[in-house]
Formats: sequence, structure tokens, C-alpha cells
Amino acid sequence: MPDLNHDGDSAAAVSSLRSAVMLLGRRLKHQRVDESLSPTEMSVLGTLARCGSATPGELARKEHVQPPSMTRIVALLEAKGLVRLEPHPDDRRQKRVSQTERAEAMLAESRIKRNAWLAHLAEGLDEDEWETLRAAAPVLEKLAHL
Amino acid sequence: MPDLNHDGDSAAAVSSLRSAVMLLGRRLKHQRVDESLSPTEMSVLGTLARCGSATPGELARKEHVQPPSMTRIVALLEAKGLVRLEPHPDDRRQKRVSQTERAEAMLAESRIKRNAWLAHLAEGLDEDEWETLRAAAPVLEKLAHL
DNA sequence: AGGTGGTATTTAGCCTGGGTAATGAGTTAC
DNA sequence: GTAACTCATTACCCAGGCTAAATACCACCT
Repeated sequence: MPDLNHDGDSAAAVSSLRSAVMLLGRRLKHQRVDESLSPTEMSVLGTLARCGSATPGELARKEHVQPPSMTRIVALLEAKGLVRLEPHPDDRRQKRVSQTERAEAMLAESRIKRNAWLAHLAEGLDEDEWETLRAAAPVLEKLAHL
Repeated sequence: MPDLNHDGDSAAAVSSLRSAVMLLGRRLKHQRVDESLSPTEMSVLGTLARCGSATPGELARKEHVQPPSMTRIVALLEAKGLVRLEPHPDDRRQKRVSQTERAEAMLAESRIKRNAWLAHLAEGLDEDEWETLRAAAPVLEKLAHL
């Protein structure tokens, strides 16, 4: 564990981190790459793209959402044709969720839009700041999944 | 503006940043330092602590929230005795919002709890990762307020 | 002075996206 | 073979944003 008393700025840093994340999260909710797709739905698609396929329960744990919420999210994604549901081979209680070809296409397109959004957002940052953020991205991700 | 084509990782970084922020934000909502105080209410108190006093409109702009939402937040804070509302000296349309002594005490206490939460969270990070995060905190804050 | 347009705040009502509790089907352990 | 547990689902609820419209006030321009 890091030495939290390394200097007094740690408390300030966590405070600033906390409020920045909350604020950014609020703004990101509106900054959707694809209208009609909520941030969590996007996130689930991203997870599926990385993991191949998963059960609703696994997805709920990875996204830190309660199972009933994931049920609803998966149902919405299925209705939009972005996800396929199959019975689980070994356990008939579970289901396997996997993304469709259409989801892959959508993710590819959204990556393009994200770059545009990024370019706009990054106008206010200089090269060093951007570099710092790039380095922090994987750490934040790790932190979020702790 | 940073060179977004510096390498291909930029798109991946923004994608990872985006999902990490959304996920962390969701978790932070539950990780409240003070039950009975929403994240945005905390954030408003933090802003007031930094700025001294402000009008509801100014607060709404700083928190990137619509004015009606800020009205409700301020009303809740006032009901909890954390904030004081006074008429604006020059303009009777506006009001001045300032924190009470009780809010200062609460913020001090919450800082202690935040350190405990931080210590727990940071157990999963090594010193380098934590350092990266410390460096990124102010940049994230800047980004959030862009 | 008086009217006109603009701004700060509030009120009323809506909607999204999460949550909890309870149910049903299926599995596992004893 | 039954008791206890797990996965997914259904039904319902609530918080915390939003928009639109109302209200009060200011500033400017004849």
C-alpha cells in the first residue's frame, strides 16, 4: 500500500479526484457517442468486446451493477440487436450473452466519433497534461474495478 | 492541441478513460462519506469552501448543472443547516449562498473519512500507480471543468 | 416616466437509470 | 430425495437530473 503520509497532498488529491470523477461522469452522460445508448450499455458492449461472452451475472459484477439492472440492460441491448442470448451449455439457470456483428460495427463507428469528441475536449489541454491523462487511464480503470 | 495521432493508443486511452470514469462515478455514488448527503451536494459544499460564497447561478455553472437543479440542491443544504442564504446586496433577483460553521465542521470530518476510504482503495495500487493518479488528479479536474 | 427585452431564480412535472424485495427455475450437497 | 443455495427475472420504488413555464427584477432606450 502506498505511503499515504508521503506528503499532505494525498488528501487533497483524493478529494480533487473524487469531485473531478463525479463531475466528468455527469458530463459524459450527456456526451453520448450514440444517442439511444446509455453509458452503461456502451460499457457493457465494451466489456463484451474484450471478454467475448459472459453471463448476465458476470456482467453485473464487472460493471458493479445489481443483477436486476443488468437483466434490463441486456434486454434493451437485445431489443436493439446488439447482443445475442443463448442458453448456457452446462447450467440451464444461466445464459450466455455475446455481441452481434452489428455491435462490432457500432463500436467501430463509435470509436471514430469518440476521436472527434476527444479532439474537441483536448483543445483545452497541453501536451504534458494529455500525456499525464494517457498514463492515468489504465490506473483509473484498475481502480474502478478494484 | 495535443497531437492525437501521436500513436494509435489515444483512441484506446480515451475509451478506457471514459469507461473508468463512468464506473468509478457509479461506485463513488455509493461510497458516501456522509450518508444523507448526495455527491453533488458534497461537491457544492467543496466549491463553497474554495470560493467563499456564490449565487445559485454561479454554482450551477461551476457544477455543470441546470439552475433548477441547483435551486433544489441549495434548498436541501439549507434545510440541513449547511448553507445560509442571504439577499444579494446589489441585485434583488440574485441570492448569496455561503456555508455555515456546521458545514466547515462536516467537511473537516469528511476529510478524515475520505482518507480511510482512500487507504482501503489504495491497497490495490502500487506506489507508481498511485503517483500517476496523484499527478492526474488536477488534470482531470481541469478537464471536468472545461 | 414607461415600455421592452433580458436575466436570476423558482415552480411544476417528467424521465432515466439505478436499487431492493420477492419469485421461479435449476443445481448441489448431504 | 430433500434442503439449501444460486442465477435470472419480475414488480415496484426512488434519487437526481432535465425542460418548460412562471415570477421577480434589472437595464436600456426612447
